[in-house]
Amino acid sequence: MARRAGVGELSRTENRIMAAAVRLFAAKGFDATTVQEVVEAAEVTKGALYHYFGSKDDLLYEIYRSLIGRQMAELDRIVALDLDPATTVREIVVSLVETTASSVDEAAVFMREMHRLDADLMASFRAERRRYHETFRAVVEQAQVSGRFSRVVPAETAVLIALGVINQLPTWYRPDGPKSPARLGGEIADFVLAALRATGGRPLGFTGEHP
Amino acid sequence: MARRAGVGELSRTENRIMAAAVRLFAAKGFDATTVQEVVEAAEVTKGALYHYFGSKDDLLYEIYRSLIGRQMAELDRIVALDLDPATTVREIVVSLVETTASSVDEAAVFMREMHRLDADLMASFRAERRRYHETFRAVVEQAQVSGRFSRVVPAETAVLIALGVINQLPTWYRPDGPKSPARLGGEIADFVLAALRATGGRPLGFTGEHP
DNA sequence: TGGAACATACCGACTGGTCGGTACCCGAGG
DNA sequence: CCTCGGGTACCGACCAGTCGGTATGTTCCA
Repeated sequence: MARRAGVGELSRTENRIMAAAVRLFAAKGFDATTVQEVVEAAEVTKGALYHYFGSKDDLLYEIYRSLIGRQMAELDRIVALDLDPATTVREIVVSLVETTASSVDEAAVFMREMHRLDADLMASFRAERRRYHETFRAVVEQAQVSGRFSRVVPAETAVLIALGVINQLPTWYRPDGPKSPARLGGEIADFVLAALRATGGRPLGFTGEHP
Repeated sequence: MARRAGVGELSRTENRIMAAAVRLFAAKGFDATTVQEVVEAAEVTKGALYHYFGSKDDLLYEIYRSLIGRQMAELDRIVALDLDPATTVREIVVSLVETTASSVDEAAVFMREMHRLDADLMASFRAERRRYHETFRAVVEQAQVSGRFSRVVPAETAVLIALGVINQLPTWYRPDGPKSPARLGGEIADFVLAALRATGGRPLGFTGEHP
């Protein structure tokens, strides 16, 4: 592990390795990708890879760190703007869709291989995700309390739904598809907000108590 | 591959193997699970496993087949009832959540390891999923055309959202959690239907065109 | 007695990681 | 100016271990 002290640039070689690794992991899965394939795709040698990364797993950690770091930064930025709830929700959704879309491979790898993290790392990543989740939920919940959002559904569920689609996005999103990420994010936000503003009454098709 | 001609019962041994495989694959991932571990967990020998299954991949295929088979059967059953759109959507969502919840391990494995399927199998599974997706979308779209559902969001997107949460479910659903599957399904259906019945106007927080 | 249902020993291919080297850069001393 | 020294960035042949799969029994029921 030769992590530079300064948080600045990664070396050219380091970047090539990461990029190749992400591409291959996304295409074939982590275990099915050999270190040899990574070094060949990156056009470096095994020695170079192990000079920069402590292990194959280390590559995964770095991928996760960079993705999660970007997402959390975006969330903090948006919340700091202190906009009204609806706009905040919209901003969060759109921003998350855009980050995810611009890093589909990273997101896909993350989604599929997260469970490989060892206990410590896993705990720290869970904490981050939890913070994201809670922050998001707080926005919805406060708006429900103040009466600006309906309570058709618990804030918890609304957040689970919003984040659910987005996590799933790497499985069907194609960069060359007809809809831009911003457009997609907009539509998802529309949907979520439409559900959240629905007035209190019985939802359509409601046929009884939830058992 | 010793698949019996009749579609009837699987032998006791076969079931033990499948059950053990699902459990281990869900817990540790497919590649990280060795055949040896599977046979030990199932309390059979390697010979027995390879007597019934052609390869390790075969285990995966069987897991997928059984899960997808059940889901498609449910969908067909519901559509055949020919209920009104809202009830149909509710039924689909609830049924899918229940199937998924009662087979969390299978669903988790499927979600994570689907990409391992070879081209042929992959194509056939994609076709099934597509059929599911299209059937669902048709229900929503027809209701939009007849004016019973709003058009805040394209039917396509609504379906993507509904199925997205459910596919994501294995990552956070815990059988011992506070909410029953039926309850969860109900809430998700409420949410989706709330969004779908929203009247046409500008959704809350809408600030301009989607770029 | 034939064959289905297992059991067991073993193979060969492959993989992550290592380790002894090398090439080059940079500051210091002469 | 040269050159020495040592540190960083890389190279690539090699190893020890592992894993999916198979070959060859053995058991037992019809």
